[in-house]
Amino acid sequence: MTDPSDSLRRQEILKRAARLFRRSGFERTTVRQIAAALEITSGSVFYYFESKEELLVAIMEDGIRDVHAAVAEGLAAKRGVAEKLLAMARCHLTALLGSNLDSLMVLLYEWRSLSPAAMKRVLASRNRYEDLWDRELAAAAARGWVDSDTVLVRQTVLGALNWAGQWYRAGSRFGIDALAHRMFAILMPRVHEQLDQGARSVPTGSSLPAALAQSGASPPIFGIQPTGAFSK
Amino acid sequence: MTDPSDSLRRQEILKRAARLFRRSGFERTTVRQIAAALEITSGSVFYYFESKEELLVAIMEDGIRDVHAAVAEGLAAKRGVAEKLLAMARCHLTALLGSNLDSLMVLLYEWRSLSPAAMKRVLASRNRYEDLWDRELAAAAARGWVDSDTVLVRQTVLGALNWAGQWYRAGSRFGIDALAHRMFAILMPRVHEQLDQGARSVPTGSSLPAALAQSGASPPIFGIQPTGAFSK
DNA sequence: GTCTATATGCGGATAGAC
DNA sequence: GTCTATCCGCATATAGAC
Repeated sequence: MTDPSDSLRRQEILKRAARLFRRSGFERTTVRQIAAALEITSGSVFYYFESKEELLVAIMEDGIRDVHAAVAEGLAAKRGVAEKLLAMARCHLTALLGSNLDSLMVLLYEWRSLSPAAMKRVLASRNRYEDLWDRELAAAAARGWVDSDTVLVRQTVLGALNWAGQWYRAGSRFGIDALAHRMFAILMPRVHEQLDQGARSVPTGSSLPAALAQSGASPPIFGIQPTGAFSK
Repeated sequence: MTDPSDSLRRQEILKRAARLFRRSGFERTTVRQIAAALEITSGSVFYYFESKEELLVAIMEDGIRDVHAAVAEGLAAKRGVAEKLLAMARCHLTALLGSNLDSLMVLLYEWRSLSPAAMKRVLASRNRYEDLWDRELAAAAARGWVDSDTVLVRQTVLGALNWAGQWYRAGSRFGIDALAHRMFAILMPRVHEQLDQGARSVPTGSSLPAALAQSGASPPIFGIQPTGAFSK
């Protein structure tokens, strides 16, 4: 097999695979299902990817590259530490909950299916991404705006943000930017106070309970979804 | 098959299955592996459980029952709203990170493998548990101690707590109680201020970075673990 | 490039001996 | 209760026609 890395078909396969992997998990999803969703046969999938695992690795590497790029860009566009941290939270959440939701959720929850070699590569990318956060959080801690245990702060903040992937659903009248701002105010109130007046006001949007009542769903503490993909 | 629900052997199987499900995922784990870990054969497992899925359901129901009981107990032992919320966070984290870590992680991350009927039962239990939180958070919101969007607060707080299951490892010199207190102070600072002096001081324990440096691990933003269970 | 057909192995579950 | 042996279906991956 050649490696037409940017073939259009290859991208279609990746996108569809990511959606199915998120819905049903890597193991439960079969190559036949991915192929059927694109109205091709499983043999064709193996023309583009040597193995099912290569699909998973490609999805994860795309995902982590996208979130890193988005956050680095948001970071570069701001000056102050507080503004930078807000931008990072907003960009992280946008990357996670936006058009890359499938890939990012696969990255977050399917890493056990990686081979050791692939795991090593993804870990290296992850560590580079964490460094972005640690640098800004250290600056905030030096000013007394967050707990001095910056690793704990990073885990707490990003844990809460990542968890949003479990319950946030697009189309709610509560937009991602408004959500990011509001979570930021909850998670780093002292940093939030440092923002200048204009930036501090929370973007408008109906309250979350109203938006969710509209959609009829109840956001979970545990990851269980009322309308998940079932086994059969 | 009879249903010796509280047979000792049955408990052993559940415990071992939970460990393997957490490490490798429900799908990757085979009944033969579970049996081999207990030095029995797969046929014996099917004497205690009708199917592999029944194993999963039992693990999850045990898990959610345990965390609910722990939090309800912590709640009942306290008077003030602030004290109740701190106790809830501590009990939730203790249930998650303590001896039930395997079961709770399976509950959090393997729900896609549930059949619709089983999902319905687990969802009902989950909703009852969420009610415990919503009641106390509403009381805190009424006093202006947390954002008025109590659903968002619940998702944020419990997301951060649940995420700790991804990175916290027992044996760190940073105990669970100290961790709970510190995360509580980060996540609900206004509530934390309401605690009386004695309760407000954070329990001692070396800082998290030190404890982690000791263990040589770096806590992840994404769930990927340096020392996870690999495919083979 | 996409297809059909198939090799190959594995996993859940069952039957029945002990 | 635990075992051995086995059925059955399915999934990854390959070979080779078109």
